[in-house]
Amino acid sequence: MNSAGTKKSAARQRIIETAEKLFYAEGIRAVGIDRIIAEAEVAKMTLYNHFGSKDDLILAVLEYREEQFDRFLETTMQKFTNSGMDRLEAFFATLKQWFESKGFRGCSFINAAVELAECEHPASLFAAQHKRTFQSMIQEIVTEIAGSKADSVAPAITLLIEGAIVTAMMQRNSNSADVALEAALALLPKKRKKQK
Amino acid sequence: MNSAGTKKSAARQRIIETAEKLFYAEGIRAVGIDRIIAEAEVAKMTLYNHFGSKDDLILAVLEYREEQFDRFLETTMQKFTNSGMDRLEAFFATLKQWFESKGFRGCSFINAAVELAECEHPASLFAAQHKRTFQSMIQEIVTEIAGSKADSVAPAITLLIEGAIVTAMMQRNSNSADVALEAALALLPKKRKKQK
DNA sequence: CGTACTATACAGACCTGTCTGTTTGGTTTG
DNA sequence: CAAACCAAACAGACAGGTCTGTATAGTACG
Repeated sequence: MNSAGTKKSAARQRIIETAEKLFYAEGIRAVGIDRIIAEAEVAKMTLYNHFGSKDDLILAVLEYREEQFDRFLETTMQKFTNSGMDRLEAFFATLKQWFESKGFRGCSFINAAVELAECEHPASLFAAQHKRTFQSMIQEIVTEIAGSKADSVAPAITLLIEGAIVTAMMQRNSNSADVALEAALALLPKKRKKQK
Repeated sequence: MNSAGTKKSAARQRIIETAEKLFYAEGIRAVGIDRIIAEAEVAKMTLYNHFGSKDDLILAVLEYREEQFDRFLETTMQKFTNSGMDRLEAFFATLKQWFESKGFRGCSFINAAVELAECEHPASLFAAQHKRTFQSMIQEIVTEIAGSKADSVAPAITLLIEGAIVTAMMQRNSNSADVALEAALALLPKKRKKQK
């Protein structure tokens, strides 16, 4: 039991975290159930009692990943805004930090959509939904700077970000974060040069 | 035998084309050798005589895909420039047409990099190289319009394009091509409004 | 004859998912 | 308190299928 729907079970949590790590590093299809239960030190039936199927587990992992990503974004952006950046700059600084983090291999949601192929797969649907939510989040950040003009600029900035993620993954470097930031600023109405 | 390195063998070509189709539609890891030989109507040993391993075949498929993609780009852009567009507009019109084509499932090279995970895999290296070549191609197109300013703008436009591809795949619609074009034009030095 | 291809069987690894039975630790109930 | 119960997790074998890659023997044809 648990008070706020959290906690659940230790074994379950270990499975999710292990699967998340392996799926991200090596790919969803490349990692088998046996591998997951071995590294999570869990019995196979424990996994199947909690998740029912690998597809179920994949979805659960994406849900977990979303929470984790949101937390990372919030705390890291906080760090940068505290040191004087506006929220858009802080976002791109966070992006760059992500690109440079050890084991970076792109966006789990894009990767899942690619690997699963089947676009009606629950995890694919979830990934697509995540991207729409993500776009809304960018829209909000852009609105803080561009006001009503954000509606026309935010979608483009979102494309810059998605492109930066993919490019960072394929070229194994974080330059694309800088390129995307410069372009984003160029797209915004000019009132640049920090007036704080 | 063949005069210009083309032709090779009918069976080999059938294998490549079949593999390309299946890999793109369902994913590299999801499609097995047995499936490919069945649909290509070829004996398993024929495949292994020509390719040695699945990894070899994957690489060969990407090489084929690159040729095919270049041809598609050239002929389709030609079509649009013939009807009065400049080369940049023609490129984005081509992009949109690609997004709307039946069975569109994103970029084979991104997909391969994602699925293979292993970044030292020959096919991953080839995919990364393809993306650098692609960026050069965009740079050239942008130079026709922006001259020396292209150096600073083309990388951003490339990000817009990569973002548009990924977004079109995940959301299953081609809007992102329009968004990317608008943003690309906004990034270019203003001399817009067709002076032909 | 030799090249290219076919057909088929096979090895051995790995896959997902099921099944049986045991251990553990907490809760209820006599 | 202690006996009885129960849910969760454990261990590991197993079924049935798929995977890549190999081996072998036969066929079509220039």
